Amino acid sequence: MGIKGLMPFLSDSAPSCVKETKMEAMTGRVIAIDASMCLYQFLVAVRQGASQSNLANEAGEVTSHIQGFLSRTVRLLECGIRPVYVFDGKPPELKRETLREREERKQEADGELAAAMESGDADAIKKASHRTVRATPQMNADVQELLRLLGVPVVLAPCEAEASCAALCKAGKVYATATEDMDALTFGTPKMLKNLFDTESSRTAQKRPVFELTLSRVLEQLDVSMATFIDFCILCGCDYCGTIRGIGPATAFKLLKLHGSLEAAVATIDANKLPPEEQWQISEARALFSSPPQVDPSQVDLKWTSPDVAGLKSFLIDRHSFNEGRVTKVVERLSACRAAGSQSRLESFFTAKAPKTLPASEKFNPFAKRAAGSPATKRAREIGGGSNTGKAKVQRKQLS
DNA sequence: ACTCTGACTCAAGACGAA
DNA sequence: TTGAGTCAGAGT
DNA sequence: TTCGTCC
Repeated sequence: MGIKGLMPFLSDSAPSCVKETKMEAMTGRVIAIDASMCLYQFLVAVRQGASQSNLANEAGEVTSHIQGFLSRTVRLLECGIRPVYVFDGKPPELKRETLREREERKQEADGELAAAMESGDADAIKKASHRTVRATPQMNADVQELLRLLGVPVVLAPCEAEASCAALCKAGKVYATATEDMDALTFGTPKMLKNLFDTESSRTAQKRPVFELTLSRVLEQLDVSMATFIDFCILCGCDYCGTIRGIGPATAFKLLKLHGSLEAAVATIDANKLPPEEQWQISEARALFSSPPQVDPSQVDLKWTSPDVAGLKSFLIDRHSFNEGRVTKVVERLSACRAAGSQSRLESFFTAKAPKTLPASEKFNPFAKRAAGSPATKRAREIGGGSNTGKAKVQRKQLS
C-alpha cells in the first residue's frame, strides 16, 4: 500500500518537508488514526507461542486487537494526545481487483497453514499464519465498542480511512494524520506523522524517530501543484494503478517536469511497458485522490469523555477474559491522565512563526547532478538524526 | 561513472520483570 | 501480506 | 537490554 518509494524520495529531494519530532511533542493535539490499519497490525503482531496464535478469550475468540488498541490508546492519552480513530468503509471500486487477488492468496495460505500445522513445522506455521490474517466485522465492532467505553471518538469513513483523515485535517478538526501510509499525502493531508508508534518498546534493533511531514512544504520544495503531485504519485505506483517497470520516483518526477502532464509523460513510454488497461485507469485514480468519498468534517463532532469504568471492566474482564488486576491498573492510568487535565501546548504561548518561503535555490531540481560524496541513499538515511556509533550492529545469523 | 530500480531479506505491539 | 534496509546490475 | 507474557 501507499506510494512506491515516496518516503526516500521526499527525504532526499524535499528535505524541508520532513521534521523530526517525538510523540511527547504532540501533547494537547488531536490526531487522526487509521483504525483499520492498526487493527490489521495488531492481528499480525500480537501473537504467542510456537503456533503463533493470537491472544484469545475463554470462548476462543481472538483478542489481540483489543489488547493492542487498549495499550496504545492509553499510551496516547497519557501523553496528552487526543486520538480520533477512523475506520475504513467500502473499498473503492478501483481496488476491487487488488482485493480479490489478495483474498485468493489468503485462501492459498489457509491451506498452507493447515498443512504446516499437520506437519508441525513451526517456521512454516509462522510464515503462513502471517498471510492468513483477516480483520472481521466482529473485530471492528469489538474495537469500536472498546473505544466508546474509553471515551475516545470513532469516525466511520464512507470509503478509504486515509481520505477521511485528510478531510478532517484540512478542516482543522485534527492536527495531523498518524499513518505509515504515504498516500495520506496524496489524499491531501496537510500534515502527517510517520513512525508515531515506533517506540523504544518495539523489538526492532533501531528505533526510528517520529517524522512530521508537511504537505505544503512538499509542494513548495518540489515546486509542483497538488494536481501534479497526485499525478506524480500515480506514476510512481499507487494502490489503484499498476507500476511501470523502470519508472521510480526520480524518473517519474523528471518525466512530469519535462512533459507537463501525466498523459503527455505516459505517451513517451513504450506502450507495452504499461500495465494492462484494467490496471491503468489514470483518470479514475486521479479522481479518487483529488475528490474521494470522505466524511463531511462539519458533521463530525469530536468528544473525549471519561471512560465508562463499569462497562470497560465488564467488556474486558467478563467478556474477554482480561486479568482483573491489569484492567484496574489501566483504569488508574486513565483517571490519572484525566486528572492531569488537558495539557496545553507550550507553543501556543508564542505567536506562530510566519511560514518562511523557500529560497529558489532550495527548490528541487530533478535534472541537477548530485554533489559527489553524498549519494542520495546515504543522505536519506542520515535524515534519521544522530549517528548511533555505540550501538551494536545487527546480529547476523550463522549458517548451519 | 553514476544513478536508479528491483530483488532480496527480515521483522512486524506494548509492557515489565529479571 | 507490508516496509525498510541493502546491494547488484541495468540503464543512461 | 532481553525476553516472556498479555488472553
